[in-house]
Amino acid sequence: MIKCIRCSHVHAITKSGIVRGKQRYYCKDCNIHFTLPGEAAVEVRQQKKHMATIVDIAKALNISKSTVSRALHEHSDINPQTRAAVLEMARQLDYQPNLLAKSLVKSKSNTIGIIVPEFLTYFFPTIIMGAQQVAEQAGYNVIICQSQESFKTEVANASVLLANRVDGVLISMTRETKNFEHFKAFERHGIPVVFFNRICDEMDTSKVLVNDYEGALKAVEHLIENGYRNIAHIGGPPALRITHNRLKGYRDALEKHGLPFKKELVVHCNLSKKDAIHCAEKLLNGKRRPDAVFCVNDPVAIQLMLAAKKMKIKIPSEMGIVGFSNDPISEVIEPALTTVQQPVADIGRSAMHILLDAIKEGDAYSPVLQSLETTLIIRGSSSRK
Amino acid sequence: MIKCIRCSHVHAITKSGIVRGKQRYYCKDCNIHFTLPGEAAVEVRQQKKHMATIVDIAKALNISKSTVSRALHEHSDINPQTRAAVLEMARQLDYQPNLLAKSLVKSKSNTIGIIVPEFLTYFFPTIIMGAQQVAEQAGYNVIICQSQESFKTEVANASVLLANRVDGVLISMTRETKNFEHFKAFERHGIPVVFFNRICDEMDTSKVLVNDYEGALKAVEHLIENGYRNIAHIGGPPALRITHNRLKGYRDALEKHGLPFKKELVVHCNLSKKDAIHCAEKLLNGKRRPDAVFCVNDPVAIQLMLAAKKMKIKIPSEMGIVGFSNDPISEVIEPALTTVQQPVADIGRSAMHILLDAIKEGDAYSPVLQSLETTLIIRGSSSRK
DNA sequence: ATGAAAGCGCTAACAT
DNA sequence: ATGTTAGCGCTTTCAT
Repeated sequence: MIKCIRCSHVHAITKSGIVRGKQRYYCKDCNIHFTLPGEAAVEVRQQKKHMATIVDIAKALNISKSTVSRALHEHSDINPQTRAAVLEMARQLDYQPNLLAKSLVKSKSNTIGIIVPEFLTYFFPTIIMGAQQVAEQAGYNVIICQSQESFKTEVANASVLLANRVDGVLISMTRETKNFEHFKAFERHGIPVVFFNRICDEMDTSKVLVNDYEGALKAVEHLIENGYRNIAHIGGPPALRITHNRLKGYRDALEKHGLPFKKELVVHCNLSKKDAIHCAEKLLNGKRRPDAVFCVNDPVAIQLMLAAKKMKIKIPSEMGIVGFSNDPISEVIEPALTTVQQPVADIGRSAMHILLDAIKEGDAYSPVLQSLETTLIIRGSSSRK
Repeated sequence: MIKCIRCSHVHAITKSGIVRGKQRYYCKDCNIHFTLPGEAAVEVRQQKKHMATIVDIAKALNISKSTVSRALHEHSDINPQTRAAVLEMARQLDYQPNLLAKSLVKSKSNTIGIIVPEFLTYFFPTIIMGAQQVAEQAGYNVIICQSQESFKTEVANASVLLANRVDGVLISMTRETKNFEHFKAFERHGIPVVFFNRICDEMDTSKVLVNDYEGALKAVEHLIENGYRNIAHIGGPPALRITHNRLKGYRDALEKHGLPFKKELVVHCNLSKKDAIHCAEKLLNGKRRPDAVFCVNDPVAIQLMLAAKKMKIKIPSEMGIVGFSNDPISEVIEPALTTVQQPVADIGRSAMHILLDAIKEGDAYSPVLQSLETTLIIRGSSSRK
């Protein structure tokens, strides 16, 4: 039974709510509220069982919590016996360090935030996997946020990461991001940021991307070499730099080979499946149907291929198609899709390495721009030689 | 120049390390170490710029931090003018609440952990997406861990989540998990756990899965109805319950239609691409080649189909194939793959709903077992009628 | 080798 | 309506 802490009686005690997970009591006699002192106390319906803390260990062993802390951290100034005893008691009490508290003290959360527009196609998951590998090795956790291609969500994501005091952030922007205040907030607070794939030109931070221009150039030249002359391009959203670079590669390849650039052969796709289908149909139903298409990425190329097949257009004889990224589907579809391969997992690994460096070096750090190379993988969808 | 806080001299001062992000100084005259008081003080190379706290706001406004806290939380007892002033000052100082501190006080991190074996195929990312949607709406963050099908990594994941004091955990186990101590630790600490897809029978917690048995049964019956008689099965790793249930569906379908169950027609695949290819070849090269195969999932079915194609086996006339999950590839491959569709995103949503309920209800909560229904999607790979 | 005490940023009971 | 105070669990100086 509960005794009043003042009058020590057990009658006249009622429960009066829960405070910090502990049952609060009220003594009608003394007219006071109180919670029970001492260890976690109450067995009352409380959602969290008490988790052992270093204080619990200290009490159990009759030593100070500093000593416990030292024992737990292989500090040099610690008696091996004390250390052993602490470790044993920690085990007995099922002690789990509270990283929240540690982070608070150290002003360092050992957590990295990642913001990606989506992770349903294989591209971003693979990058994240690469990044996570590297982070894990360095003892960092990762919080993954999806902006779902929505600017508003992206802003919210950034604020969550900031509030959780991540030590650094990896970002690939949405297709609609034009304002960068939410990213600059990281900078203002000294939290390093590395952009990848969908980078932000306005910010003076490290960036990792692939040589989109070169990849596009190679892809389109390959089409030209295979005798295609009326080559169209399904590009990405205008706001993204990859869109720009790949478009430029496309244009330059045409020019280099003396082919005219025709505006009506370029359409822009927002990268959703729906819009990809729409763009594909637009191109295929146009008055002068192209004999080849270079697509901004594989998912788009695949929708195009499906649409073309539905219209009984023969690939590659009547139409050549090249994609970008080497999505697993591109090997499986028939004919297999020619594509520009990017070192996807490396993008993630590379970005994380750069970020960890930035964290380590602090202000001494100066931004890096890393560009990874692409390889053209030639498959059935484009080779008619 | 830095003045000694005791003698006020500027000579004889040297730097002596950095303490909590602040430069520490040493005065040789006074023989003392000190850091500069006042706001973040030092402009020294420190990685983190000082982030404004409620105390900074309070000082700037000459009010107490409680008042600031209240103003920031739309507490009722607050003068609208004070509130406005606080909000404005927060904006000016670029204040960002420190959720670590808040979590520490509230013993609640508003974070949910998710452990999945991988997220490269579309299955787990889609589940995570569904789960995240629900979590976000409820104001929860999500930390995603990949165990990479490694027991050791899974144990480490669990410990990270525990240390970060997540409020609840969603788990799909690795194929090699047989010891569940790391999961039980969550229970011991009152952190609710919900398993999905790859569930743990030994634990008395909520579970979400699809009706694997029913799905498998329908799939195999469909093959039988299409005249296939020598039906093989590529199953999953023996440790998983989905393997069991789908195998049972396969057996029962055979039995129901008076077909013999032949042990040599069942092979178990660990679900890696490599092993899938290996299993496919084993089956196709066996002395008595089956005329149909029911596969434990689509990625495996797809490898089988590719292998069969390579051997010029005609699908579906010479061999029928059915998969499980409706991976996006299954629509695209030719012939398109017949598959048992699961409501993938719903699994995630459902699991998260259950978890949030468990968190809310605390000890009052009792485990739920939710089973979602499947649909057979009939495509070219199995229909020869 | 150990302990005492301050403080990380915040919330909330209690007093005013 | 606002201030005071204690405390969440931990690290780290300083003193012993």
